[in-house]
Amino acid sequence: MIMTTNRDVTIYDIAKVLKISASTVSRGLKNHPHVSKEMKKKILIAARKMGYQQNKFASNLRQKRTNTIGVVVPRLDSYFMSTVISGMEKIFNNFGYNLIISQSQESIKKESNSIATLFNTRVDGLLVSLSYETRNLEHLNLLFNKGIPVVFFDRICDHPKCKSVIIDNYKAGYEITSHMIEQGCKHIIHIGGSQIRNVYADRYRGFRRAMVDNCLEINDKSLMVTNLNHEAGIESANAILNQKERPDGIFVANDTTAVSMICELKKAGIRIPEDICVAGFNDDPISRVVDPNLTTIHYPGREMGEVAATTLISILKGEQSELLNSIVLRHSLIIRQSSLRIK
Amino acid sequence: MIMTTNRDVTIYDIAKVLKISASTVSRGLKNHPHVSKEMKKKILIAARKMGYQQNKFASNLRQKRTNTIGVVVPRLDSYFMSTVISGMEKIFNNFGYNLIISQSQESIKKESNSIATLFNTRVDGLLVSLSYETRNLEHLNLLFNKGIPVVFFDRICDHPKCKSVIIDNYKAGYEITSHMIEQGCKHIIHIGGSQIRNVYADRYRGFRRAMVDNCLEINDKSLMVTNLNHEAGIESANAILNQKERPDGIFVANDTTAVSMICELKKAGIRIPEDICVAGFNDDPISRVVDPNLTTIHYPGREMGEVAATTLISILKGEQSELLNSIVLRHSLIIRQSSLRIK
DNA sequence: GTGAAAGCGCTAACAA
DNA sequence: TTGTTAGCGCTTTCAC
Repeated sequence: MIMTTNRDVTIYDIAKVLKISASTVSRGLKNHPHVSKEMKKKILIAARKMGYQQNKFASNLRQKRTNTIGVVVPRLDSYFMSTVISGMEKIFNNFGYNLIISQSQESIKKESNSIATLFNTRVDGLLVSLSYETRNLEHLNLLFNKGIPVVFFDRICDHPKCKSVIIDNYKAGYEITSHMIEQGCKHIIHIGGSQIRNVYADRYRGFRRAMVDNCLEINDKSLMVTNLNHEAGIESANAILNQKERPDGIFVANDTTAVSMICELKKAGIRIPEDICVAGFNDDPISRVVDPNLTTIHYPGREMGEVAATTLISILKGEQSELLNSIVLRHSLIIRQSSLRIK
Repeated sequence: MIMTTNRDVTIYDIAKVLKISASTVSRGLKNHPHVSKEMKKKILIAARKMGYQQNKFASNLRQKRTNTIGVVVPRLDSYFMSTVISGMEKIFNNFGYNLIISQSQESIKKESNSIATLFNTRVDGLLVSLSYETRNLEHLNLLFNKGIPVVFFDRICDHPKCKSVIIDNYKAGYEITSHMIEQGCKHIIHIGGSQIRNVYADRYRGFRRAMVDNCLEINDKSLMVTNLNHEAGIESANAILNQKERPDGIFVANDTTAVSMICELKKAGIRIPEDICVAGFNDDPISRVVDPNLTTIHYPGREMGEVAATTLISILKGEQSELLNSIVLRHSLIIRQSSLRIK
């Protein structure tokens, strides 16, 4: 085994060996058209033999770009987000970009920090899904001012300089609520997330609209805002169990919470869907496993990641229209046992 | 709003404004002891006011380090891996490191590519969980030769230069199999993953040993090697249904596959655990939702990520003992309905 | 305590 | 087609 703990091989070393200039080596290595074929071959061979590795800092310093993309997400540890990231990684990797990932943990403070750090790292572009707490985009100004492109996905915020990749949460909320109404539900409530965020506000709006369109009552108890985790499902279930007038339908804004809610309700002897219909959102694998299987909205995580990545790349290449504002992916209503009363 | 679309502010700009030298600015910014307090304050204020952002490339180029860590994992889109990454990100973020993540998609070729790319990016260290196909560590030689530390987690490979973070898969496999035997299973089979990988080979070894210790028969049909995804569960279930002599216990090397297998077996009228006991591995959330709840091994993903990250950081700081070889985290057997015959 | 100057490795404008 | 040269922004040694 060769120990090369010493100094890195540079283009100057190669140039010296080949008795040519460093610039020719640089050009040869990048397959520049102004270098003769034989010379290129010589350079490539020498580089390989000498164990040359390009120094990206020097290169980045010169070129003022990094081939690095920053990603800021609320949390990494959900099924949805991991499929999104997986999709992004695949695309960026194909295009020679590196991905730097950070989590806001649903906090605006951490989100600001992450974005500032990524900015300092001189990322070429940014993909962002906003935290629960984020109310405005001031913390993105440093990117906007520098003209660094930002693409939002899923949890977005309208901004003239940004493009977004989303699904139609309003429509999805409308569809799933309508479905529950068709199944005979008259008193449906919605377990939602932070109403600052488009995804949760839109799902709720869709729910409300469906209720109103069907002349069903909604009041201040129709919406429970939670943080949509496992515990929230248990707590909401217990809150509902303690109500005098229990709902006959519950539309939950994600599957995790819907599932833990179903488990808790079942423990208390509630029959799903006979006593209460339940629907979730996301089509996590868990929705196909819970008994009864959970009615939900299929939510294309991997595609969303791929589309967001592709969009950012085309912006970086200058191929993207200024007019494009948002890309809406198709969702679908997945009807399963948890809401099916009419067989 | 100030438009600073132009040139970045450098320490020279600050120096000019303050009528001092760039070196003093550099020192002041880093809180170097040889700079007077008043001067430091002046520099800091000017830097903030002028919107100075350190150029990391220039800095890295000078210092020959990046504050960046590379992570290579087989896939990102599993619950386990996303919790691992989440744990790592948290630790590295606290210590001012960036994370660059890439997926090998279980392929040795992609793994080699990813590692080479990360090497070129001059990562300070690497965290790796090996692909299904990886048989040796030749593709890591370029890192070893340069003295760049590598820490393996979960899917490891023994190497004198590397440290590992794992659980005792052998023991876990032994425990879960023993439990099933206690519950009266006599004819248990194991659905495993690539036997090249420690995690799967060790779980199988544990299984075999438990069988042998209890004088139960094992043969070439006792192990089915699959890729442990959702489909594999369905296929294995059908394979088992077609057997003349069906097992009375199935130990599956992960929860995803165990769960899809349970669903498929149930469809065919098999009662779990009365006809067949099933156990999984990982303690994914899904294991608590499937009916019957899945017996499994709790597998500390987040902690594994945190410990691996902490280990790498201490190596980078030179605080880590050469003698440390591997860190074994505690697992636990979670007994649930899917294997419980004796109530 | 502060400044001058060199150089990290690479690229690109310009010259030849 | 190849070479020369300047400089990206920062750190650090040495001198004062």
